[in-house]
Amino acid sequence: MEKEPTKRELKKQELKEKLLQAARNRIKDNGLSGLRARDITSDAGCALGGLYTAYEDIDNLVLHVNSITLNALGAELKAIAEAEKAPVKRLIKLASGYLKFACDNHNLWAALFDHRMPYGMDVPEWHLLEHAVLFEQIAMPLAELNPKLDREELATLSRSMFAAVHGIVSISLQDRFIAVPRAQLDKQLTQFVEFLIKGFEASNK
Amino acid sequence: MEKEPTKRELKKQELKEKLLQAARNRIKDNGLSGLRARDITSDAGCALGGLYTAYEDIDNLVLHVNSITLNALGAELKAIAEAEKAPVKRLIKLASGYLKFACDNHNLWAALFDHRMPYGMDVPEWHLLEHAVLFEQIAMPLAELNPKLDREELATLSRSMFAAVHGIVSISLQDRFIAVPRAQLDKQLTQFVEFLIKGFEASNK
DNA sequence: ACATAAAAATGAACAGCGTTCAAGATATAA
DNA sequence: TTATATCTTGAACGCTGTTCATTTTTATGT
Repeated sequence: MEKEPTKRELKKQELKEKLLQAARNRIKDNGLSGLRARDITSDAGCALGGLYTAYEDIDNLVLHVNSITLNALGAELKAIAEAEKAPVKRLIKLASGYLKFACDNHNLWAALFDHRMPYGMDVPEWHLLEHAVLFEQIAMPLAELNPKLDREELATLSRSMFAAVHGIVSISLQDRFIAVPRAQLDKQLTQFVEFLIKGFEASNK
Repeated sequence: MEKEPTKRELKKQELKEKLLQAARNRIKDNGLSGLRARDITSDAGCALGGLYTAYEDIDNLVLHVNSITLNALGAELKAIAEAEKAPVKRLIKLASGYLKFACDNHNLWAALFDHRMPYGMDVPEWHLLEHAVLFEQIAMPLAELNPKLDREELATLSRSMFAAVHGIVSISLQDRFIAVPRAQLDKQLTQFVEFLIKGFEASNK
């Protein structure tokens, strides 16, 4: 009554994993809008209905793909933060790193923000919380720049700072707007973050 | 051979307009994802196929709805700009105005950025150009704050500034992130723009 | 080992979607 | 009025995510 990994559970877990990777690869190659239940299941080597024994529905599967992407992004940002101790430089490198991740994993990254729950359904709590990785590397260098800030001010400021950087990256990578070369974009982004930090420092008195 | 407004052309124009308003109201009330061809045509009082004699397809119709929204937003921002001459205050009021527009017209505003062309199709040029209203009120006050900037620097900076403000507004209004009360959000946004301008001014030497 | 029960895999079928098109209705031109 | 061009119509098509009765596989009790 303790040993759980019966043959059934094992097969089920294998299927879940195969579906997850199939969906991830499809999104990576064709974007979220090119994702089809029949493609996923045929890639994973199971019947169409199999998807629904492993996951609630396609949206739930996409959430799990996005979960992987958020973890990868979080790890990358963490590595950047640990490699650069100076707070200003660290913030700039984090912004640059975010841009790089978005470019290198365009479809997966876009899926993070393009996906919408079906009408009336909320994003489940466990996935909401995973978005913390987007902010959490920003708070510490900001605290270093202004030790007076309390926890809440730090949180909202980190949020805004991420949102601003994300906005610039996001709009620059959309078809809706005229494209900007990657190198030039990195320069603009860096300059922008520098302005931001300068203004932030100037108001610490 | 000059007078064109024959009875046919008139009816066609009427139908286009009725479909446009029907689509706009559906998006306004139910969001872009709740838009259905059958709803639009029944609201407009024509047959299902009628949509495709008036517009290429649904995406094209959505583009025209977004066109209206962009014009309305552009007019609002222009009015704000003309009512406040001081450059710093003007930039702050523009950001606040953008947030207000997004809140007051949530679904219509969200459709501007949620809509995606079908795979392989590009956003048509005429609609791409309409997005200029998002930036054009920002350039002038920025030029006033730093007269040395050339036209191109001004353009990219305006773009970045809009993108940053949009990012903050956009992320704050998404279900994906924990919601923030409107008043608090306005305060954060204002503070953020102030930082930005301060940093921008500090680098003008 | 075998029989029985429980669970899961299967894919045909379903309801809903955007889009098309042959047939009928209507406006224009002669 | 008649002939021609054009628009309007809605049934039908192909594709979508999801369901579910059926079959196959796994677990349990004897």
